[in-house]
Amino acid sequence: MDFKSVEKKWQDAWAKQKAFEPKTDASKEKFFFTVPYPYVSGSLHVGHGRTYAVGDVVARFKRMQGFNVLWPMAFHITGTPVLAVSSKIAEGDAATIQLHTDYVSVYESDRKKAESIVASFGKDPWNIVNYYSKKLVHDFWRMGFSLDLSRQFTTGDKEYNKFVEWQFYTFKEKGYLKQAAYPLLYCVKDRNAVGEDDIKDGDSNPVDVQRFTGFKFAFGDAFLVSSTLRPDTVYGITNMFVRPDATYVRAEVDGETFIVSESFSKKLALQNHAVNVMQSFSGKDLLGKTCITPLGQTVPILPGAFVDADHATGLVHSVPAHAPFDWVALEVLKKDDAWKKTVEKIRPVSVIDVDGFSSFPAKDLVEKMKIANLKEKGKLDKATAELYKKEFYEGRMAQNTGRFAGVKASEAKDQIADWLKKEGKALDVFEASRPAECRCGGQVVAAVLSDQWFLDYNAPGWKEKSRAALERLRVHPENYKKQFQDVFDWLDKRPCARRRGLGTQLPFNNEWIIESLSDSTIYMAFYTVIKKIRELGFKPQDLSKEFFDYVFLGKGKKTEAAEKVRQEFLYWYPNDQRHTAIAHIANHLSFFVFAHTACFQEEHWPNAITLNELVVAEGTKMSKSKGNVVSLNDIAEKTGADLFRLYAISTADLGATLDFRRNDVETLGRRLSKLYAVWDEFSVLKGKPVDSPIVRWARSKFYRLTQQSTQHLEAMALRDYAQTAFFELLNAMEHFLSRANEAEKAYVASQVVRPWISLLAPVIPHAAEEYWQKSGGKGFVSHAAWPKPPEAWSDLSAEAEEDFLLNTVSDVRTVLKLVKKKPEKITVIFASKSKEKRFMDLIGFPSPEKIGEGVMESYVKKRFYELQRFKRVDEARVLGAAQSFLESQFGAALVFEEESKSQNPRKEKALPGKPAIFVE
RNA sequence: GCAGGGGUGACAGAGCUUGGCCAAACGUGCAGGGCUUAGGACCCUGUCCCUUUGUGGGUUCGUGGGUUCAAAUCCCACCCCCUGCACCA
Repeated sequence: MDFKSVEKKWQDAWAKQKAFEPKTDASKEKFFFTVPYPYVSGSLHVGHGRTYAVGDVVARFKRMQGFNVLWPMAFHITGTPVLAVSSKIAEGDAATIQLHTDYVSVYESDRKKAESIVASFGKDPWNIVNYYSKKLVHDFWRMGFSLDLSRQFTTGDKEYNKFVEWQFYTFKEKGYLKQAAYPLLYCVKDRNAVGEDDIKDGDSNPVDVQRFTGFKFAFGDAFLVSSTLRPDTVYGITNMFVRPDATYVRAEVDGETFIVSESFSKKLALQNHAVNVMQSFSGKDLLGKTCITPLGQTVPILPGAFVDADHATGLVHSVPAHAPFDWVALEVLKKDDAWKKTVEKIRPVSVIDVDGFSSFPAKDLVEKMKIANLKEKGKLDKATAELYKKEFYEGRMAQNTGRFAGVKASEAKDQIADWLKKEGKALDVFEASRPAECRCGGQVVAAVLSDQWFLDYNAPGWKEKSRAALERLRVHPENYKKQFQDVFDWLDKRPCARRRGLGTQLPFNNEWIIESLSDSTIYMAFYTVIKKIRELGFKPQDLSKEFFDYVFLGKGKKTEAAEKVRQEFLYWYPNDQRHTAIAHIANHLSFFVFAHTACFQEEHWPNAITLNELVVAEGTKMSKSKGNVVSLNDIAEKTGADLFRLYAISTADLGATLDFRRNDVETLGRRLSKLYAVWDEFSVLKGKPVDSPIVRWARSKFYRLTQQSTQHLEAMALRDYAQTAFFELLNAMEHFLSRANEAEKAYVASQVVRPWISLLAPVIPHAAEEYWQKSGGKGFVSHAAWPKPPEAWSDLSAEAEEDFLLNTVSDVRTVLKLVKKKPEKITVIFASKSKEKRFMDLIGFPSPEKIGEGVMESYVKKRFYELQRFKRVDEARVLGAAQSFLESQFGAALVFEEESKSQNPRKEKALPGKPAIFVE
């Protein structure tokens, strides 16, 4: 079968007949299913393929079960990625241009045309959106996904903006939306917040904002501001270090006078402080003077060559007992005649007790690691990190720390910082965790936005409601429900708007764009109404808050048109099942639940979330840098949709990583061809009713496997479904073919072929349509009823008889292997009636321990539980009927005897279900 | 550190929720046989160890303990691995 033309044929037919565009229909039970829309900044890959393939199996199954299934799609464009691609292309960034020329070339054979399309991306980001969104639809359709394409939109559409505005008005009304100061990374050139993508090497060497505590040391009418990550050591300060060759400034900061490094004065101005630099001077000028610690002690100011003036405030206070750098710095100064006298007076103060160290852990480590001077920065960093970790998690505050004595260092750290801040003796200062540069070339620093918008997940009532929603939400695989609960507990304030990017402006503060995870939490509701909104000719400006209030909540003014839209919503909502990757639990899916409880009435909260793991290729994680990303288009082209889908569904459980291996795909492809070969044969056979053991067996097997497949699908055990419906059923039918005569084949084929095709239609829809048509099915199999073979087909004795036959075959093989000779005659001896009776008595015992001693007894004892399912069969009749089949299997004559009449020396071995076998 | 997930045969990966039918599914790989001019494909058989005109025995499911007539499955401790930790789609 040529998969490409067959797949294309049915995709075209589905499209032409709008096969998956449901209408509201009160007589039919609806099933509203969603998978998150893809982000439109490039091409789709196997990961999307897997998630959507899983989704499609669900959608198709439900549809065939008779549900009115709505499974729509749309496009996510919010945020900076699309903008970034556009601006990089505009700037002539070669790598980006190359990447997108490659993507576009997949669809455009004309190189010139591809290049001009990419060039257009640089002119307007919407060109990217418009181009790729069409291609994404194309790629999805090529995979046979039964999507409703008539409800497409992007998150940048005017109508969508109005919808998100409604959502944020609602958040605000409920008090979930707040403004507060917030530290973040910032580019001084762009004058904008930056994310990982905007920073050079931001993905390989991530940067984050570190919060330091700035201690104010009184110095005349000013304050020297030192910075520390360990405010808990405040009691151990012995001196201040400045860098002699660095430039420091006196500056007015919020009405006080600070002395900090020149570079920090600029950063501080970005941290929500009013900074006015008065004068600058050299670090040398401070040396030899004294300052007063936040706790009121007068300490000397010493030279510290190790101090980095470009890091934080550029001033470091010294805690020699607990900081290896400080310890070594003082040791070095002791050898300097200019400072010897001052330094020798300094007594380290121990303020944290920790097991395994002396009073001066810094000294212990410096000696242990043999650190002689400040040049051994690597060792010092290591010692600092080790000590910090040890003290933070295991240390307790010493007796000399006043009311903090005995408190864990990890807790004292924040308590002391809060206390000093409250007393006006300290302040928060922020710094990037490493020196970083923006892609634009500007320096990346820590800044504080004074008016960042947040969603406060701890706002009164919200979490409780959301926990209630989670409680009744079905999660599959089930064990992830726990993870949701934990995420819900942990969620706190989360920024929800940025200063730039595509998307929706905050309606009451239009300098802000609603951030991309925050504008996609309730859009499933938008799918239900957008079609009607367009149909009725609503303009964006008509879609006011009042309008949506009525549509979604039935609140406020009713108009005829709004009522029509509301009816759509009421029919389709809630979202019956949302399926996506496990990685989204901690963000999107949790926000999805929270946003629903905030915006909708309880009956419209979601019903189920299902999840799948990610995809790797040939055992390795896919990434652009490795160049091993398998694109979805490539799969449609080279592998074929049906084969990929079967592979994705049958190879890994939803909770397991799917490894996309070309070799395995090929192997599966050969098995799939075998199925097609059998269908080719079956779909044209017409037969009259025949009754025979193997016909009964085949029907019973078909009945049972169909039933099991259905159960697996209902339980979202998709892999088990594929295993049963594809592998096991095909194996069973192959066995049947090896045992049946022409009349039996024709009869079973005609009975089984269409149910069989429809059973597999959810995974391999194109081939299923093809064979459905070939076998005389009406309409699309996609719309056919789910197969339900008559219960009368179930025939456990027929199955037991065939099992017995196969077990006997296997036993004969064992014997043949042992005797190692070509058999001429095989004698099969059936157990006597009296033996059989005793056997049945034994397996009827209440428990195996009660069974006594003996050959048969120990046999029964050993497999007592297995034998509970033992079904007596007429062994002589079953094997007798299959005599020619068996003889052809073994290439030997077969003789049957009954134990009581047999002279054979091995007759004693005969047991019910296990005839004795003698080979000669 | 906090939170979540996981450690099973050459590989990959079920089973563990509801302990016995588990030497442990399906599949790869490997070996032997058939088919074939040959290779591929296809079919059959085997694939922890020992033993055998038989369906028997032994040792296994990260490590070490425990509960039980019985544990890959339940409990405890330990070791190791992966993921997430917030403005990022």
